[in-house]
Amino acid sequence: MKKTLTTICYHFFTNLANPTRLAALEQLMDKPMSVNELAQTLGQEQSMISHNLKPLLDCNLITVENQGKKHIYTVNKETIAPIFKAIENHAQKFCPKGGKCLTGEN
Amino acid sequence: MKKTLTTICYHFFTNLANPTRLAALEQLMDKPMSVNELAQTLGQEQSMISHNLKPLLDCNLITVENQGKKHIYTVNKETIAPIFKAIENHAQKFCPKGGKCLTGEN
DNA sequence: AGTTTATATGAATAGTAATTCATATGAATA
DNA sequence: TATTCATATGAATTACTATTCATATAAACT
Repeated sequence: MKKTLTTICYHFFTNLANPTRLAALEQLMDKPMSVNELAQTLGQEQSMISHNLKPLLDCNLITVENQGKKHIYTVNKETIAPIFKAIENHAQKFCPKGGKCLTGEN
Repeated sequence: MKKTLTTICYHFFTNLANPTRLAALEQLMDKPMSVNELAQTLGQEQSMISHNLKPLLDCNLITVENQGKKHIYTVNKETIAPIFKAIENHAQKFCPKGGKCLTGEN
């Protein structure tokens, strides 16, 4: 199995293939937020948000700036925006009726 | 949890977050191939390739044309190419040293 | 019709990742 | 420095997904 593009993309996609992380990213597209702010907005536990932000941070899909106790997370729009856009385009053009592509049902 | 972009993207990324499927897509970027051709090229079992092509097909990331017994699979470059490109750009710009982003090591 | 070739499917197992809960760290403030 | 607030970490459980192996379908050819 080739080690180049596939290897790069695998961890990248694995990172993004998680509803909590995607929801977090989606919120952060609106504005930078702290962990608790995200937790409240998404209705999830603080520890869960924290756990899930880590891989996003490791892969530089988000950045963090510590303001005292609060850690403010910012999405890397330069990377995330075009990818989300590409998927929206795909969904519109190739999966207009949704179906398996959106629901995963088989 | 929001149901719009997150839902669309979740199944999309889940689909792509698999080394076998990524390797298959990468091969298909070169040229359309049959299942056995892919299996041989990737050194994997036919049934494994077949299993993994299904979700890609369901999500229209590939298309198939049946030529008699052979089923020739073609990648949807319009969708896949820009996404791979975006990830390459990200890796170059934000993860120049690879590290956690590429290896997944923690 | 029987045989070969190509692909798909089902079901069980194995392998990975997500979530939870308890606790630790660390910064600010009284 | 004791306390509170904000976040991170560890470890166990749960849940999910991939892979394998056996078998089914389906087309072409004898």
